[in-house]
Amino acid sequence: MNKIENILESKNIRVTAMRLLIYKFLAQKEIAVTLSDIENAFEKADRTTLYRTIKTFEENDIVHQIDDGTGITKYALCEKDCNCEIETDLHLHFHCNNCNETVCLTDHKIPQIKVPDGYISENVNLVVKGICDKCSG
Amino acid sequence: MNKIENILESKNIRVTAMRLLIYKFLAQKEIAVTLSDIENAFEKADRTTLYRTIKTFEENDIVHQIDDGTGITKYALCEKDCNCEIETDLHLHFHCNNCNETVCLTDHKIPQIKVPDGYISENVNLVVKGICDKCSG
DNA sequence: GGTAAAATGCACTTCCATTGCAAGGTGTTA
DNA sequence: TAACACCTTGCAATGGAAGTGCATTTTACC
Ligand SMILES: [Mn+2]
Ligand SMILES: [Mn+2]
Ligand SMILES: [Zn+2]
Ligand SMILES: [Zn+2]
Repeated sequence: MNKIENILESKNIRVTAMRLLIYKFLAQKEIAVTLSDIENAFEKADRTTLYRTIKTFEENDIVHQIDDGTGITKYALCEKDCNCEIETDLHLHFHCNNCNETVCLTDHKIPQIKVPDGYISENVNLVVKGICDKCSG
Repeated sequence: MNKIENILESKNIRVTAMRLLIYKFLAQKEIAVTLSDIENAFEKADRTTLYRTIKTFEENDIVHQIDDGTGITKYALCEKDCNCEIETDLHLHFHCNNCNETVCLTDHKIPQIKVPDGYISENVNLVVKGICDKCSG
C-alpha cells in the first residue's frame, strides 16, 4: 500500500515524516531540483535537514546527483531498479538554456566512450544543453 | 618571434605582463587548472586580476572552461584553430579519480548525441571519470 | 607629455555546500 | 514501562569559490 515506506525500509532507512514529504515532492516533480527548490517547498523545515535527507537518499541510491553545469547541484529520483553506479546504466541529462530546467533522459543511455590507452573509464557524465521541448514549441 | 604577444594582439587584447605570465603558465601545464592553482603559482598577484584575466581569455576563445564535476571550475588553453563554440569541435575531458587531475582529450571528439523529438541540442559536456594513464601504470 | 580607456588591486559581498553540537524522537531490550 | 542507545532534526557557524564596486595604476594613442 504505502509504497514509499516500503522503499525506505528496503534500504534500511528510517521512515520519518520529513523523508516521506521530500520523497513525494521529488516524485511529483518531473525535473531535477536544487536544494533551494526543496527549501522553498518546505519553508518550515530547516535547510540542514533537507540537505541531509537528500544526502541520505543519495547514499542509498534513491536519488542521483546531477551536475548540469549551472554550478548548482541538482537531484532527481532514480528509476526503480536503476543502477546508477553501473556505467552502462547511465543516462544523459538535458539542460534547457531557456527555462533553465534540467531533466533526466532516462531512456537515452550514454554511448560507449573510447578513451586513450592507459586510461580506465569508470563513470561518464553527459549533459546536453539546448532548448527543451516545452520551450522549442 | 614572440608568439604569445601575437596571439593576444590577434584577439585585440592588450599585452600585459600578467597576461603573458598566465598564458605561459597555462601553456606549460598539460592539465586543466583551477583559479586556485593559478593563485598559488602567482602569489604576488591579486586573485581578482587572475580571475579577470582568465575571464578575458575565455571570452576571447583563448581558454575554455571545464566543468569536471568536482564543483570547481577549471580552465585549459584552447588548441590553435579550435572552435570551442562549434558543437562538432567539442572534445571530451577526463577526470582522474586518483590524482584528481583533469585533462583535455582534444583528439577525442564528442560523438553525435541523439535527443528526443522537440529538444534542440546546442552544446554538449562530456566528462569521463576513471583512472588516468599516469595512475593506472 | 597629455588624455582616455583599459587593467590592476583591495575590500567587500553573495551564494551554496558542509559541519559541530545540542535537543528531540524512535525503537529495542531488560 | 523505564532505561538506553542510536538516529534525526534544528540552529549556528564555517569554508570555499565566484563575482562586484571603486579607487589607483598602467597602457595605447595622439
Ligand atoms: Mn538523471
Ligand atoms: Mn578541453
Ligand atoms: Zn526549456
Ligand atoms: Zn591520475
